[in-house]
Amino acid sequence: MVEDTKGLTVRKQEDLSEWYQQVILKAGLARYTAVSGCIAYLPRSYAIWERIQDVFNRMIKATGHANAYFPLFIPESLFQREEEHVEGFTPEVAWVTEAGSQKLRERLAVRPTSETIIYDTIRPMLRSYRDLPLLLNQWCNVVRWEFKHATPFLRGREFLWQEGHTVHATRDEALEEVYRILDFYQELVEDYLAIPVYRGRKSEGEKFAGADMTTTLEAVMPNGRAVQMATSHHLGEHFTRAFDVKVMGEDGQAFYPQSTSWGLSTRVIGALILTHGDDKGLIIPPRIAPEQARIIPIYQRDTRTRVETEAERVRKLLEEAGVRVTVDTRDGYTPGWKYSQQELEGVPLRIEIGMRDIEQEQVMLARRDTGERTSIPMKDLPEQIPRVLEDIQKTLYERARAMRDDLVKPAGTLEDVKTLIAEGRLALAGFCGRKACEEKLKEETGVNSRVLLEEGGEQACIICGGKGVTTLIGRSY
RNA sequence: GGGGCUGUGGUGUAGCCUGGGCGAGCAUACCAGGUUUGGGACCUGGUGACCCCGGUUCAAAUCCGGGCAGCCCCA
Repeated sequence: MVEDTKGLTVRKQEDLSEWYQQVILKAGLARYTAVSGCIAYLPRSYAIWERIQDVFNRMIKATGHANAYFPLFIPESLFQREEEHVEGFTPEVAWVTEAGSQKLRERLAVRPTSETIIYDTIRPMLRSYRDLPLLLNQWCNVVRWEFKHATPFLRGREFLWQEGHTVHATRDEALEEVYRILDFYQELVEDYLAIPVYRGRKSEGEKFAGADMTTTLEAVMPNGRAVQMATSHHLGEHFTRAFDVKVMGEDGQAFYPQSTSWGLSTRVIGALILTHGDDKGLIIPPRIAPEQARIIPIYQRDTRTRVETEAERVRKLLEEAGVRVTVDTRDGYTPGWKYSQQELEGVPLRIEIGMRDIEQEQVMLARRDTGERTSIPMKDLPEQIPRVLEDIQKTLYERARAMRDDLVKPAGTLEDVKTLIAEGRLALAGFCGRKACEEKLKEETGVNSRVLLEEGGEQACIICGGKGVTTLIGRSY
């Protein structure tokens, strides 16, 4: 263990940001580095990211998408091709201006997102409608330099993500893609990460720079701040026009195809920590947990071999049942120590095996979500453990849902919104999504709209009184 | 964009206000040995730190300036 594993010294409810920092360091998720705003993703968080990659890759590959990789650097001339895009991203772009002792002829942007380099590169690949759709995804890092306060995972200068880029013959197909991916994201976030989200679209002021429309999933953290979990954009013809990606149609007429882009980043790991953790540390939902169960052998000197053999037997048994399980074989740590560490690290299930259990052909089971400990017969393990894991998954989601519902309340007027914000909550209120109203909202309340709900009913805008829909409004990360 | 707080071994801290006894204390971690193991055991020995640069001074962890880094609050 690199980091001191002693327990947390604050309660989650008392000081969330101190708690968050301690969990990240003590559970070995990440470390601060010599570069301000850039963290090191250590194995205990990177393994979660790899699980996310597995799940998402399976979804997109099943629907015809393929992974690829484009350069980290983007020549300035390309980067500036799409007007809204440049305007939106320029303030936070890091530039490479020299190589060795030579000044570069043209500055290179370190990608904040890859639309520009991708469209420029794929142009020759798309000649005819027969080349469509093009369905690409890449897993990479991106850099966005401008921010005031870095928060590990949630906000930093460099982060990991996937960015999907697709090109379609028609607007309907592109929109279908936008929502197909949004569905995948929702499944990943709600069913795997056990974090409930609000689904809908971004206002004009908050949408992606260069998009016709941005769809989003927004989660709510215990301190009343929203986190954007994933976005899926309809880019219309913005980029195909800007990069002159033109294809021949069935009718012999050349046209600019429609495109989409969509992304989900390592910030979801931050949301996972904040949503599920408790005073003992992290709790990782079983479906996304790299390690779902940890066996802790309890022995005296003379029974060590016996107990360890049994622990290994149980491990294999569970592995065959599809459980991601490990054994804590370290000697010189007492069982109590190992329990605490397992709890800090958020492994959802602990299995204790000692002589007492072996004699009775059972094991002790401890749930990380409820703290509940029960003994179950050895022979029932392959069937019981997966069931308990699913139950933990469900409990975590329900708990998160209850927390969110407690933090988000309906508001009928601008005054109601102000009151809720002052209480550290978020509001659901009618909003039209226009830029002028967003500015007024920001001015009056200090916060922005997060998402215009897809299934929110029509509701008059609390600013202009015009046509609007139910919208999540509040602070965000 | 504005304001505040903080920086001491791997980690958490004492010391700083009021400069000298600080040759930097404590706890924990780490290493070696012994002992122990059903909720963070114990004994012995050992390794290990004043964020960086400059200034004031006979003397700086301590005071001043700048930088870097982290945290908090407000817009």
